[in-house]
This record gives sequence, C-alpha cells and structure tokens, in this order.
Amino acid sequence: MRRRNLARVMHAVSAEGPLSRAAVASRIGLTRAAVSTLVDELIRSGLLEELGPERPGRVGRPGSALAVSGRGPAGIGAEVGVDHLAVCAVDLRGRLRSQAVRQGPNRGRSPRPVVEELTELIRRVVAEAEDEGLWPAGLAVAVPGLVARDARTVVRAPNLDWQDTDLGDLLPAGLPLTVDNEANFGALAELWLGDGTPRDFLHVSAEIGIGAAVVVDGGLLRGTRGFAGELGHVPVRPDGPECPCGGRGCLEQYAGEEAVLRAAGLEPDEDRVGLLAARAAEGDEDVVRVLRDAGTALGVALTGAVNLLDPERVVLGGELSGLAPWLLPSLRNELARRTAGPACPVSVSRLGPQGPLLGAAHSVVRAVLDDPATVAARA
Amino acid sequence: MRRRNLARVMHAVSAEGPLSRAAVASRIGLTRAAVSTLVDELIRSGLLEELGPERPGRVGRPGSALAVSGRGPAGIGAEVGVDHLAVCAVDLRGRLRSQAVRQGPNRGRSPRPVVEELTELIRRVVAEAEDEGLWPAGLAVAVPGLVARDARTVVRAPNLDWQDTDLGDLLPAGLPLTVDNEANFGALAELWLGDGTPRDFLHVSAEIGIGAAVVVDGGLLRGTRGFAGELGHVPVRPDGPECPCGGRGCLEQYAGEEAVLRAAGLEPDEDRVGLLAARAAEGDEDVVRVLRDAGTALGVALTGAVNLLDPERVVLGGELSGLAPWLLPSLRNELARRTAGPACPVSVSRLGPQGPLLGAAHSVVRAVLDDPATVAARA
DNA sequence: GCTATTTCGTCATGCCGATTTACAAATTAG
DNA sequence: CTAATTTGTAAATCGGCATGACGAAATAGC
Repeated sequence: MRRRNLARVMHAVSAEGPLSRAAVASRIGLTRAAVSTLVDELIRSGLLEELGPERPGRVGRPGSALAVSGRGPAGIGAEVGVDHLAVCAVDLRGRLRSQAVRQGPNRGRSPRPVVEELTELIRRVVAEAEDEGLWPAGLAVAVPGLVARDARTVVRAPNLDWQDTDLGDLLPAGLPLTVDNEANFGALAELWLGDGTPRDFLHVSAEIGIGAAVVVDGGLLRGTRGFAGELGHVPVRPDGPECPCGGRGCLEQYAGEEAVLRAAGLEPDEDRVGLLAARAAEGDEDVVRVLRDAGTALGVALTGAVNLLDPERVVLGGELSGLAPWLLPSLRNELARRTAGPACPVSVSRLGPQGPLLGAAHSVVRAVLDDPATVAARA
Repeated sequence: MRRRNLARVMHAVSAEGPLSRAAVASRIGLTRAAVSTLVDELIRSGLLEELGPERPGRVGRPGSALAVSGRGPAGIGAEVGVDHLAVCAVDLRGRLRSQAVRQGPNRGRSPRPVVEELTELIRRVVAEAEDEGLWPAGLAVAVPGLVARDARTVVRAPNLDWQDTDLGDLLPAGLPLTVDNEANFGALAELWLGDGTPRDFLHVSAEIGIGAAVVVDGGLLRGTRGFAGELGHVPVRPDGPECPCGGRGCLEQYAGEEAVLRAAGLEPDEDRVGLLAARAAEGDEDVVRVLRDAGTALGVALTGAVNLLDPERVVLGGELSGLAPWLLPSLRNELARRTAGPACPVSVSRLGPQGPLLGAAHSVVRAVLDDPATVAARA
C-alpha cells in the first residue's frame, strides 16, 4: 500500500514536471499530510529533490517545487547490434547522461568476447555517470533475437549465430539485469518517448529478421515462451518460396532484409539500409519496385495482425524507419484495401534506430519509478 | 485493501471447495483473526455460508467449513443466436440453476422484437431463480457480432443484420448489463470451466463469421475499439476471391460457413453444422475434402496468429467443435509444417455450443467474486 | 478414563498508514 | 495594514491487519 503510494508520487512528479506537495496530493487523491510523509521518505532516499519555493502570481503561500532527482539512480541501457555495440545511461528525469559506442561486426563471433567488449563499454559509461553523482540502478540489454521469459537467456539470435546463451553468466554481477528483444525495447521507447503514441499499438521493426512488438494497455505482450511478435514468419503467400523456418511464403521472404537485397540485385554489405535508401532516392527503379513490393507484403501481414489485435495504430521503427518513404505508400494502400471502414493508421517512429537502446535504459528508470521502495532500500 | 482481501477470501473458498477459516488464512497469507472478520462480513452479506464443523481424522479442534453461498447473488447469462435465444442463471458456486430457450430464426428481424422475446425469457429465468432464494447480480448478453467497448452497443452483427444497436435501451433497466461478442464469452467459459485450459490461449469459434478470442494472462484482449479477434478477415491467399470486407482471400472465403456449404454443394439451411457433420461421417468425399481444405486455411491463418502471439495452445470452440474430427488433421498438419520447433497444440473445447451462454453467466459470477464489497452493499 | 497435545476461532492490544483537524508561514487582495 | 487564501506540518483519530493469549473441541498416549 505504502509502496504503491510512493510509486504514485514518483509518477506524478515525473510526468507533470515540478509540483508542490499540495499539487501532488490533489492529483493522486491523497491528503497533503500523507504526501508530506511520502515525499520526506523519497527525498531522504535521493529520488526526489526540493527545488525551492515557486513564484506564482496566485494568492496564498507558494508551494515548494519538487522534482525527480537528477543525481540519484540511473538506468543503464546496452545494445548488441549486428555491427555495433552501444551503452548509455539515463537519469530519473529521462535525460541521456552518458553514452559509448563501438562500431564493428559481431556476426558469427562467439558471445564471450562480444560481451567482454560490451562490459568494457558499460564500465566506461557507469564511471562517467558516477562522476556526475549518479549510481546504476540496473542494466537492460537489447539483443537482436528471441529471449526466454527469464529475461537472461538468448534462445536464438540468427544474425549473431548465438543460441541458448545466458548473458547473466557473462555480464558483471551486482546490477539487476534484464535482457530482451530489441524490438520489444524499441516499442517501449516508442510508448514512453514517442509523441502521442497510444497505449495500444503494434510496433514493427526489421533489422534482418522482422519483429513486431504488441503493446496492449501500456504493457508488452510477451507470449508463453516470450516469443510473441514473430511477424517475420506470418504466411503471406501460402505457396510462396520456402523459408528456413519450414514454412512457405513467410513475410521474411518478401520484406526481410536479405530477400530485399537479393531482389534488388545488391550484395549484403555494411550499412545495407543506407545503401537501399540511397539507391531509392536516386530513383533506381529496381530498388523502388522491390521496396514497393516489400511494403505490399508487409501490408498483407499487418492486415492479419490488425484484424486480430485491433491496435490503435501501427508504428514502423528501427532500421525500417529509414526506408519508410518507399514502403509506406504500398503498405498503407494494402491495409486500406483489405479493411472495411477506416484503416488502422500507420506512422513512423521518430526515434529510429536509437529506439532499442533508449528503451532499454528507460525500462530501468521505469522500474525505479514503479517501485521506489526497493531501490530506496539500496540507496 | 479490505476490498481486495474480501475478494481473496471469496476466490480461495470458491476455488478450493469448503475450507475452514484457518485454511483460508494459510492460503491467502493473512492471520486467522483477520480472516475471521472478513468472513463475518461475507456471511452477513449472504456471500458465504457456514456448513458446520468438519469431521476430519486429524488431531485438533475441527474447523467450521465455509462454502460459497448457494442462495445469494446469481449471474444471469443470455445469448442471442442466429436461430435461437437462450437465458440461464448460475449461482456463486458455478452451478446452473435455471434455464430457458426459444428456438426460431432471428436473422433479419429488427432488434426490438427479438430483445422483447429475450426479456420475457430473462423474466422467467429470474423468477425461477428467485424462487430458489437467489437474486440477480447482473446480466451478460452474448451476441454474434462486434460490440463496442462500452459493452452495450452492438456495432455490427452481420448474421442478424443489426447495426449500432444499444441493447441497454432495449433491455430492462435495473440490472448491471454487459454485452459482448459470443466468441469472447466462449473463450472465458473455456478459461473458467475448461479442464487444464491455460491462462494464455487462442479460442477460435466459427458460427457464420470466424471469430477468435485472445486470452492473455487470464484476461481478454479486446483491442482499441473492442474489435480484436477478427480472424475471419486475416488474408490467407492475398490474390484469392473477393470478400465483402473489401479484401481478397480472407480466411472466411475458405473456412467460413457459407463458403464451406457452397463448396460442398449444399444449401444454407437449418442446423447447417449438423448436416455437414452427418455427410462427413457418411464418408461424403466432397464434404470431407472441403472440410480438409478449410482446416488447411485455418492452419495458415492460425500460423500467423500463433507467430504473433505465442499462445500456450489453440482451442476450437463453438459450432466448430462438432466439425473438429475433419478439420483438425489438416489444421494441425499445416501448423506443424510452418513452425520451426514444436508446434502450438490445438485442442477442442468440451463445452461446445454451450460455451458462450455459460461464459456470459459466469462473467457475472466472476465479477461478484472479484469485488464482493460492491455487491454486498446491494444485498 | 484421564491428561497432554494439537488445532480452531475469537478477543484484547498494538502498530502502520492514512485522514481529520488545527495552526503557523507566506503570499495576494483590498 | 488587515483579511483572505494557500501551503506545509504537527497532533489526534480511525481503519485494518498482526501479535499474543485464551477457551473450545478434537486426537494421542498412558
């Protein structure tokens, strides 16, 4: 009970900027006295800060503005990409405070050396954050693959050639660890940082595989085994080309990165998305046609998903957002054609490829806001 | 806080049969003293009954067995089918206490006379329940169509030719009303009454349209507008025959009742499902082939759904269950073929066509168990 | 058959956390 | 300069559960 009220205070202050105790009380439906004791505890724990008296033109004694602390716990986000590693630290106010990136292909490398490099980046970012008065409250790692529900084990990451890898064994102990699919973290970033993003949407992100994250009522739908969102293997043409998954005509055969590059006559290479975008912008008709077809295939698969889930919107995120100008028209057209009544709106994430990393770091911050009591005990 | 503890007591007693106060206390993690006061309140409200002393062979003073009351509030469930109306009353113990059915086609009839007939059935069932010492705690109505999130308005019921009909205006006031899709209520019945049904599953039910209900963590996924679960219009063959929804090759064109009957060369008639089942059982090759193809189409659509949602299982319910013997082999085969690793298990509901009506009545009962305080105030 | 032991239900008491009430402090309105 | 308004805090109160003790009702052991 007290724990939930602490969380409600944190959320109110976090969401609506600096607030006085009285303002918080009226917002969350408690009395000023009760809020006072809650705020005292949160200030003692270093989660809230007193900014000093407000100076409003209104009558009455001015309140003392409270803000989420900029020197308390920080969320550490990390990302294992196919050709980069990245780490960042975000404070409770949601501001990016430190960052480190290492470019270089990870495909086919065994997990241990990759994670060792990642650990080095984490150490640098944590040290920088500590110099600014922050302390790490948790570590969240985004990986391009399926993650088991224990939130530690990478079951299968085809683009890295990793299988059944427990990252908890490889990463430094001591920090609470969460591992998740990068599409899931991207969707959470969209939910928390996107402007006007609803609480029910479908977030599509394609790197090499095509993943979707289903957000229902502000929470991720994970599935029994944690494998929900495998949009890439939704059948688009039941008699289409064979897919490594065993099926035929899966979406990935039409809109997956490999398939698109092959159809466009390009070699898989570094910065593949940038290459496609450049060619399309130059007016390369083959590339434009291939992307249009990919958009159509996405539209077919999304029609099924939209019929099943009735989301408020579909958001294209991750690397896909760079190709959106060429994918969107045919995608939207296909979706509209197949929908009776108004079609589900499709938009592009403004976070782009930054989404998963930011989502990971913010997930730690949200965990602190959702349960200040446990983190306060550690402070 | 007290409200939640009242609910926890009700759930414990409801789920695990007659229990003593001490047994309840150990199960929900409260002290015997606290449970005593909660139970007192629930007995005074008529939600619990004291059955008298237990007679166990164990040492110590025997407890006084508590059971959910069989003479308290009752849930009234109603169903508007394409060719029948049905109403039933279920007590807090989950037992069917009264029932009324009226056969006769409702297709194309305007809502008012249909609802008037339904109201008459409701009156009869409520009167019968009251004779047995029950009082109606709420009314839940299952309809074959899309229902808005206000849980009152039927947005579109193609098999009845109803549109934008607010049943709250037509039904007798006074009882708390919930209207929902029959597929949703069928899924809830499966969740609550099925044996071994998990908390994450996909419930497929086909009357004339093909509806699916998505159950996630023991709750229904409704979608923004309440339209989630429209499996019938998932594209199966993007270039297939045109569908009234505007799309092409929707599942309904292959596995919908109308399409199946047409393909089998049968006239749409009364008891259409029974006819198909009879023909198939006789070994009518055309019918067997048509059902096999429908199963394949269902398998394609379900592959998409399973990839997206990762449910623990798929359950075929409603009228579909009668045709399961001929649909299942090709459906399972298609699903397995298109799945890497173990395929999602598919089973058949044992509730069959009774599901929606029972689910509706039980939804009222669950609402009472979930919040005994509000209903106790009305008792 | 009698006592010890075990378990159940209830009562008196205390604690935690929020509300209620009262009041001093800091501002604006007149 | 006073009245009115609003904020933050302190003291008293109350709801709800835990704790500990006790009588009641059964079994176990002698």
